[in-house]
Amino acid sequence: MRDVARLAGVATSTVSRALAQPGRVNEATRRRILAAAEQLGYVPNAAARNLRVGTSNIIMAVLPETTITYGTSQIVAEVLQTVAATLSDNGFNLLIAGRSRSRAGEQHIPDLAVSGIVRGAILIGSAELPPGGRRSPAGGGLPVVSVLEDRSAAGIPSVIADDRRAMRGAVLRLIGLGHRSFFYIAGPAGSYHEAERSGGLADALAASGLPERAAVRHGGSHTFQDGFESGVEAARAWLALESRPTAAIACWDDAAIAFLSTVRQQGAAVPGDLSVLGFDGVPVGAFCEPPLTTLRQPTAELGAKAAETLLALLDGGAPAPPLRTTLPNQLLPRASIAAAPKRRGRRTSRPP
Amino acid sequence: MRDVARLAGVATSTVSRALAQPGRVNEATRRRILAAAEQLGYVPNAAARNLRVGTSNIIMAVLPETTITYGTSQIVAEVLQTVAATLSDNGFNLLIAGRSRSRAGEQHIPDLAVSGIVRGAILIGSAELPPGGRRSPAGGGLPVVSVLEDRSAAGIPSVIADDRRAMRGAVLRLIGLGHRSFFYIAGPAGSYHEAERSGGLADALAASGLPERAAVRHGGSHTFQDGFESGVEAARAWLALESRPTAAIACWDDAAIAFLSTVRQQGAAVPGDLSVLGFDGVPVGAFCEPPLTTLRQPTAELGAKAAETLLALLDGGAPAPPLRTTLPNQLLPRASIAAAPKRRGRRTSRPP
DNA sequence: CTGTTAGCGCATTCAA
DNA sequence: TTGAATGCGCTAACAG
Repeated sequence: MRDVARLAGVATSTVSRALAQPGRVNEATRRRILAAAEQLGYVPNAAARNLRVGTSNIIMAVLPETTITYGTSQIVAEVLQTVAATLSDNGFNLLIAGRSRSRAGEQHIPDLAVSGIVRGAILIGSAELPPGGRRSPAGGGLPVVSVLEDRSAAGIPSVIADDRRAMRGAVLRLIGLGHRSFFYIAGPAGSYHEAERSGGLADALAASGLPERAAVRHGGSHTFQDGFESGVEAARAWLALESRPTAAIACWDDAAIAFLSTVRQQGAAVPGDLSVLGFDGVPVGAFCEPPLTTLRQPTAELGAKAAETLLALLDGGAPAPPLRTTLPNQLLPRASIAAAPKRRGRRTSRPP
Repeated sequence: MRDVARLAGVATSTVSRALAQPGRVNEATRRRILAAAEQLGYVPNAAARNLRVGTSNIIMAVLPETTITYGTSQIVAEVLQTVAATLSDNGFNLLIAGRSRSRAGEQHIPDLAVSGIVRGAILIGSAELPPGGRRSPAGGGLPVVSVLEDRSAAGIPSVIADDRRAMRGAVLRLIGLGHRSFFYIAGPAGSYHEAERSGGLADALAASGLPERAAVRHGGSHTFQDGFESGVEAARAWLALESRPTAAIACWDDAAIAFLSTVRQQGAAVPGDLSVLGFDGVPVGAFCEPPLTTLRQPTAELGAKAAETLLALLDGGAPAPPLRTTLPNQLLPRASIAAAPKRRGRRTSRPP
């Protein structure tokens, strides 16, 4: 910058102004400065600027410890995608916070390494905000927004879908189709989505006067498990059941897809013998055999809204964003769901 | 930091040393300093440190303009995943470079906004390195590594899979199974992977003495297209063909899956009438009907290796990394491929 | 082993 | 409209 100033015959402060506040400098000198900058290949140093102004345009994304691409399928990746795009459109950059797995006990890497260069944070899914002293993200005034998971109780603005309500509606629909017994493929025990979705199932049963035991529960181990694997295991469990529920409900699509595939391979007819409901709305569900009915997680909308919420938080002038924004899930009704089969004893005749 | 120094009764430089080089300071004072830091909730300012030492621990990932989650499926997401993990394990953070779509003409946002705070860059897939003057990433000595796409010709160390060779091998296998006519579902025209993979197909035909026209080519528009959609369209095209090739080869799994699903829905038997080969190895392929044979892209290995390569580049002491690292694709042989059906005229009898 | 000093590159006072 | 001076928080010489 000093070189530019020298070449243009001005002071560094004028260069600074010419670049940042084009209005506050003479047009002729501005052009001279720009030419000099061009000639020298000058690129402003963001680190210095950040230090000086005490802020930056970098937002930190904190990801769940489970990977981006498994677990809840591509959900995290899709959200990340729109978060990054929205921030980028507003001149911000996204920093992926390292998972502090390696030196977990010692110091919280994301906390320390990026302090002072991060302007705000977005917690995606079950991401954990590193704890820490009063100047940690949580305590020290770093604006934080949560997406996918509701943390409004902790005072963190959250952008979520109402999984519980969505699941409730879908199960009521199954009940309307005559289903009275359910097989629930649980997600990881203790996880937010598992709680919400199984809660929605329970709600629907209660609302219909069905007992809790109308739903056989499977899986839900505490350790992380691959979704497809869970689905296969669940299928084996369902096949081994003496009295098989007529509807299977998976906490997430990966499990539903693997379940569907496995039970059909063993001779079960879907939806003839068994209806299958997934959750998340991954695109590939439309190409399953039969196509999978599922509840779409509005990932793009969630990501965009979360980014906008954080931006509003950063903008002192803007009104405070709501503590909780709820976006609707969307039922994608496909062929994996149908009316419950007639009970065997009563089954009269098959079509010829 | 000054506050900490004051509270501990030392100079700021001692605080700095106590935190950065624990060995070079008296144990007692070090403990006093740590206590003071703890009490004050002190968090070092990375921006200031970066400015002072003239470097940082932030690596920039440049993503392709097409999204993270479509196009080549989750490939980009999976690579990003391991890149982030590997860097994190080595104390680095990952900055997602914004796509300079909005102000494309004007100035290259990723170039300018993060200058001085980025230590190196990883180009993922078809990502474009922003052009620019001599101090731009390309010209100005910013260490760069490419992954998924070979840029070694431009002097950029690249970590890739040998798609061409893998495709060649798989097609030779199909030829060995008696297939003599192929239906190729092309990826986006002009894309690196499309060129490599269709090249592999051509290689195999040539090696077997088959004419180029043994492969009917479909799709490959210049505009970006959703993989599933391409697959559906390709299926319609195949179904409309008078003389249908006995093997379909898709440039990527999304298309293969949608193709498979659509032709079966229209009554074609896979692999009875038609064998289907995908590319990428997405996990869901194992649960297709029938399970999809595909060539796995070693995403995790690629990501890790790319990160390591960049790290080696940053480490002055380390030997220069190879300009090109090639990792093997893996054939995942599944039920979507079988021997070519006998020609209709000759078909003698069906099993009862 | 510790304190003093200087400066990384920039934005912003305050004068001129 | 411009220039000179100051300091953001930190690290690295160099003395002591």
